[in-house]
Amino acid sequence: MSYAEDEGEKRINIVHEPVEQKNNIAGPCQFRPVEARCAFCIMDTSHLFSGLSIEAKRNLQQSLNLKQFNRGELLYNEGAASNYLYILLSGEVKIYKSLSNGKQQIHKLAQIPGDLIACEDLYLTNHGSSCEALNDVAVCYLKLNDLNNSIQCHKEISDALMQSMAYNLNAYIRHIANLGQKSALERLASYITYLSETHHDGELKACHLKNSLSRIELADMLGVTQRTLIRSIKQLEAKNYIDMKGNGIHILDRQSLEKIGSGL
Amino acid sequence: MSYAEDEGEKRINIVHEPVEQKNNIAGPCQFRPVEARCAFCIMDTSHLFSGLSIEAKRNLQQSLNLKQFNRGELLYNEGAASNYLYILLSGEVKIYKSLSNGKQQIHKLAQIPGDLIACEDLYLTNHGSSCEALNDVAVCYLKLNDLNNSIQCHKEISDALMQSMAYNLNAYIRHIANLGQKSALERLASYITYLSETHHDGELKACHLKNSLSRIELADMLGVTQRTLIRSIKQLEAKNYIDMKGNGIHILDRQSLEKIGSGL
DNA sequence: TATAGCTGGTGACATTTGTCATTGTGCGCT
DNA sequence: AGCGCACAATGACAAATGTCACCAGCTATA
Repeated sequence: MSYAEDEGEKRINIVHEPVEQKNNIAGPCQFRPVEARCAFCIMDTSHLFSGLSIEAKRNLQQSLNLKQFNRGELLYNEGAASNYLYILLSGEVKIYKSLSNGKQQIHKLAQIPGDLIACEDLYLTNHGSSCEALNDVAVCYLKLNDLNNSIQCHKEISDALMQSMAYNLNAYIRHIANLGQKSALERLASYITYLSETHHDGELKACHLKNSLSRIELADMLGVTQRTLIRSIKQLEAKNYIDMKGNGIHILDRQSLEKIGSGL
Repeated sequence: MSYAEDEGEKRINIVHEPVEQKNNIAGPCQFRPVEARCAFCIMDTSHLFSGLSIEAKRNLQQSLNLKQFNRGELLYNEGAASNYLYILLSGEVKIYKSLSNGKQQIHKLAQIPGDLIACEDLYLTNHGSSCEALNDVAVCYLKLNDLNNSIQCHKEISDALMQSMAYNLNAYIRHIANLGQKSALERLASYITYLSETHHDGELKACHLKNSLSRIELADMLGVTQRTLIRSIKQLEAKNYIDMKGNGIHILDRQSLEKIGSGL
C-alpha cells in the first residue's frame, strides 16, 4: 500500500499549445507514452479541463504532478488526510466505503480518462472513502491549496468543478434508486447496460465490455453477496442475454437487458 | 399540484444589514412572520449565504422570490424544465426518483432552513427527480440565469455552492452504503440516529423526533416495503429501543440504536 | 512437481424480505 | 351517528437473498 505523498513524482507538460498543435501533425505522439496520453486525455476529455481558457490551463498545469499506481495499490485510504484532487489519466479505480462490520460498498468507479477523483472530499479534512487501483493506473494530482489558488484567479475552474460534482450527484442518485428499489437481477442488468453506455472505447454501445471488477467487487458494488451475484449472472446467461465466460461481458440481447434493468 | 412558475410570488427582503442588526434588539421579529423567518434563516443557516460578503448577498437578493407550498404539492416534477434553484425557508420536502415500475426512491430530505433544493439539477435541462412538500413549506427560489450572473460577479457564490454539493455527495455516499450493505433493521436504526443528530431544534441529540414521513414514505426512503419497515419498527419497539406510538419517534436507548445502525 | 493462495462457482439450508389479502383506527364530512 | 377514506398494522405464504461449507481451476513460488 502506498500513498501519493511518499513516492516519486514528476512534473508533466499538459497544456497543449495551440500553435504547437497546428505546426505538428504528430501531435501528442512526440511525447513519451505516458505524458502523451496524459496531455491528450486531459486536454480533450477531462471535465475539469475541457472548458477552460488557455490561461487557466497554464495556471493549473504548474501545480500538476504525475503518479502511477499498480493494481491493488491505494491512492488514499479512508480516514487519511484529504490534501489532493486526482485526475484519472489511464486505468481504473474503485472508490468505496468500509463499514464497521467489515463490509465494503463501492460507490463509484473512475474509468474514463479525465474523471475527477476525491472531489467529494474537497472540503473534508479526512477522506470519507478509500480509493484503490483496479489495474495499473496513472493520475495527475494537485494540492488542494494550489487548486484553491488557481480558483481565485480563474473562476471558470470552479464552474468546471461544480459541473463535475453535479454529474456525480446524479450518478449517486441513480445508484441509490437502483440499490433501494431493484432486485439483484435488475441491478446487475442495469449495471451492465450502464457500463455499455459509458464505455469510452470505440462505439457508443459496445457489446464486448471489459470487466475489471472481480465477482466480489461487483457484488460489493451492487449491494449483494457474491452468491446472489453469481445466481443473477447465471440467470442472465441462461436466458442468453449475456455471456460472462472469459473475462469481460458480452451483451447478447441488449433490449431484454434494458427491460430487466429498468424494473419490468 | 402546482409549480413555481404559475403562482403568485413576491419579492422579499433578505439581506440583513449590519447596521440594522446592531440597532435593533428585536432583530428579524419586526417583519411579518414568513419574511422574518426567511431573513433570519437564510442569513444564519444557509450554506449558500452564510459565507458571503454583503455585496454578494445584495446581488443575490435581487433575484430571490418567495413561494409557499401546501402539504402534498410538488415544487417540481421529474422531467420538468429545470430553471430554478430553491432555498428552504421552513417546512420539509422529500426529493425522490420514480422508477418505470411505479416504485419511488426518496434520496433526500430537505428539513433544515437554508438547505438547497435542486442543486443536482443545476446543469440539467430537466429535473431528474421530483420534489414534494411534506408539510406547509416556504422557499426562496431564483432563476438559474440570475444565479449564473451573480456567480460571474461574485465567485464566492460558486464556492458556497460547491461546498453544499460536496456535502450532498457525502450524504449520498452514506445513503448508498446503507442501502447496499445493511439490513432493514440496521437501515432503520441508522436513519433514526441520523435524524436525531441533524435535528435542528433544541439540543444536538434530541430524543423526541418529529417524523414527517408516512410509513410508506419511510419505506421508500430506506429501500424496503412497508411490511418489512413495520416489522423492523416492531423489533426495535420490542427491545425498548424506540417508541413510535403517536406521531414522532422517541429514542429510548440511543447507544443500542447506534450499535445496530452501524451494522453490529 | 508440489504447495499455498486466490478467485469463481455450487449445494443445502436458514433467514430476510416481498406479496397479497384483510382488519383496525383515526379523521373529516354529510 | 354513519359513511368513506387514508394510513397503520397483521397473518400466511412465496420468493429472494444470505450463510456456510466445499470444490475446481488457475497462478505464483519454493
